[in-house]
Amino acid sequence: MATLQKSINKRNALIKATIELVNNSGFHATPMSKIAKMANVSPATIYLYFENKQDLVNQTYIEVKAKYTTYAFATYNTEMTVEAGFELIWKRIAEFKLKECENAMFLAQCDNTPMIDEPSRQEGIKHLQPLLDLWERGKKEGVIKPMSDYLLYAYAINPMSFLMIAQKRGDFQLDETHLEAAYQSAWSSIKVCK
Amino acid sequence: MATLQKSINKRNALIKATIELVNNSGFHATPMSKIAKMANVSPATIYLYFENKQDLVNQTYIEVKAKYTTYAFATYNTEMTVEAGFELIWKRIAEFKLKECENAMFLAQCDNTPMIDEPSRQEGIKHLQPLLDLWERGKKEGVIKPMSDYLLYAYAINPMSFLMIAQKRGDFQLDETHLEAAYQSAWSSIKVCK
DNA sequence: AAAAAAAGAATGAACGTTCATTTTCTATCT
DNA sequence: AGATAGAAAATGAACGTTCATTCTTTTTTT
Repeated sequence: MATLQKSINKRNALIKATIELVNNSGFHATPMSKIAKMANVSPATIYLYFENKQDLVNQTYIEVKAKYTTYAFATYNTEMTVEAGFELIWKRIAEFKLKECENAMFLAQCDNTPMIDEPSRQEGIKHLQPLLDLWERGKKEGVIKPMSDYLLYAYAINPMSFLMIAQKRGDFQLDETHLEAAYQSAWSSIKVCK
Repeated sequence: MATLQKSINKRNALIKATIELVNNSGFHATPMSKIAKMANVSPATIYLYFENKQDLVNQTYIEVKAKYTTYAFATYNTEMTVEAGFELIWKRIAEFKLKECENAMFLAQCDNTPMIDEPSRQEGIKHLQPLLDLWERGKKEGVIKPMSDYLLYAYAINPMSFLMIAQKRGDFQLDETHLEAAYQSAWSSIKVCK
C-alpha cells in the first residue's frame, strides 16, 4: 500500500498544482518547474507520471471533467419530469461551480482556448450525455424548444462559466438571489412558452 | 503622406497577424518572429510600433474591441423602444461575430484567459455603455428583468461567443434559422414575462 | 548629407526534457 | 528479526532549443 499510496499522492499534488497555476497564468505561462515546486517534487519526477507537459494538462482536463459531470448527475435519475430533472442538474452544476471554483475555472479556460488537444476534448464531452438525453425527451414532450443541443447548452449552461469568471475577477458576487435569477433565465431561454 | 501611410500599413499588418496567430495557437505559443514573418517585417521592427509583446496584444485587444462596439451600435439610437433597440443591437453583434469571425474569436479568447492586463480590459469594457443604458431603461419600464448587468450579459450576449467557438471548431453551423432561435432564447432569458 | 526607418544577426534568459546519480523501498536469505 | 542486494522512485544539474528583445548596420526618406 505504502508505495502506491505515495505515488497517487504525488500525482494528485501535480494535478492540483497544474490547475492552480494554469488558472492564474494560463498554460504556456506556467513552467514545469513551477508545477514541480508547488507539488514539492523535482521537475524530473513529473515525467515519471506524465509523458510531457501536454499529457499532464490533457489528463488533468479529463480528470476534472469527470469529477464535474459525476457531481452534476449524482442525484439525477431518468424517472423525473423534464423540468424537475433540468432544475436538479442545473443547480448541481451551479453548486459545483461555486464550491469547486478552481476546478470549474480550469474547465472554462480549457474549453475556450486551444490548450487541450482534440481527442481529450472529445473524451470530456462524452460524459454530458445524460443532459443531452434529457433534452431529447423534453423536445419530444414539447417542453423544451426544438433547437440544436449547442444552442441549448449555450443558453442554459454556458452562461454560468461567464459568471464564474466575473466572480473570480471580483467584478460580481454570485449569491443565492443571483443564482435563482440565473436559473430562471436559463429555464426561460430553453423552455417552450405556453 | 507616404511615410505615415506606410507606417500605418505595417502597424495594421502586425495587428492582423497577431489576431490570426493568437487565434490559432494562443498568446504564449505565438512567437514574435512568426508575427513579424506574417506581417512581412523584421522582428526588430515590431519594437518600433509597440513597446513589447504584452503591449502589442493589449493594443490589439483595444482596437478590436472598439471595432466591435462601433459595429454593434452603428445603427442604434436611443429613441427606439427597449425591445426594438435590444433586437437591433443583438443582431448587429451576431452579424459581427459571423462576418468578422477572426476578430470575434480573438475577443473571446482575450475575455476568457489571463492574457490581457487589467487596465486594457477595463478600457475595453467602457464601450459597452449604450447597451447597459438600454437595459437600465428596460428595467425602469418593467420590460427587462431587474437583474445585475452581469447576469443580463451572461444570458443575452455571452452565449454567442460559445456558439462562435463551436462553429470555428466545425461542430456546429450557425445559419439563419439557428440565429433566429438564438435571438429568441436571448430575449426570453432577459425579458419580463407577462 | 543627415535623419528616420528597417533589417538581420546577436544576446541572454527561460523553458521542456533528459541524464547520471542518490535515496527509498522490497523481498530474500541467514 | 536483521542484513543486504537489487529494483524502483526520485532528484538536481545539465542540455539543447526557443524566444523576446537589443545592437549594429544598411536602406530609405527628406
